Amino acid sequence: MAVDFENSIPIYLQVVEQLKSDIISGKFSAGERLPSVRDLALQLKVNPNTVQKAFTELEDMGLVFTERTNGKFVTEDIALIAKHKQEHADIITQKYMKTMEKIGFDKSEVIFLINNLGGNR
Amino acid sequence: MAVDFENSIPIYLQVVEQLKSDIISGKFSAGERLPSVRDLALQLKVNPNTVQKAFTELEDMGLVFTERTNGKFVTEDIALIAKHKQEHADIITQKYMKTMEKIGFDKSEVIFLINNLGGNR
DNA sequence: CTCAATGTATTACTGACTTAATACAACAAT
DNA sequence: ATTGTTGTATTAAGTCAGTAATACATTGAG
Repeated sequence: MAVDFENSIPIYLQVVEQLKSDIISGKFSAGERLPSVRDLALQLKVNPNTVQKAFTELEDMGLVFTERTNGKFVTEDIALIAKHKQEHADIITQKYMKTMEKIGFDKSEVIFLINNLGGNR
Repeated sequence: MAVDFENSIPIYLQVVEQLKSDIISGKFSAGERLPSVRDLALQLKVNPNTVQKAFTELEDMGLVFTERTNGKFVTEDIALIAKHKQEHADIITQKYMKTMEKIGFDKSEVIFLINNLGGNR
């Protein structure tokens, strides 16, 4: 995991996205202990407050809970995780399609593009 | 066309995206005259300098050129427009797929999602 | 009891972005 | 020539999100 300091997207949001992704995808399991605020801050070379802010967002979503002096953990509510996974996928898919349609691609053209993605690597 | 003042994305970038979209999609034709800096600023209720900044970006991309006292126009280089359209589509598609794969969707699942998009509206 | 690890709170700095006011420049229309 | 419209440049200031520095609070381990 790494953050992009050049990116205009705020670091704390990048961290939110990373963690959310890892939870949604199952890379971090339900109930699993997450890296501590300080450890993650060290690892990412950012300020602990930045990490803290990211965690606060995740707690607001219900994806993370805190044991005061023990650490932060992935929620054990697997239904909630699944719901977030579905919603997240839906939202970015809708946003993506909207953008593509705005510049003049229809569904079939988009699907064609996606199907041919790996072709040039 | 409208800008979102709540959005964290800088206004001038939103304007760039809007105009780029409209050029790429053909809503503004090659060679067509664009709204004047002042008019657009009035319409969007932003400062003329903000609009000016957006136009500067588009000129740097080669999508817009200026006639000093007459206004700003879409480039007449339709190949360049097409190139931008293709590149833009490729980039956001790759980014989209990367995100989806990261949260655990493969190509076929993504295509399924896209195909079923209009279903719930 | 002390220490080490954890999360939390307070405060302040910084820089990107935006706005604003104003002036200048070029050219077409009248 | 004058006027109106266009783009351009300059300078200053304000705002706010993001980040950072630091201190505080809680609790389990030893």
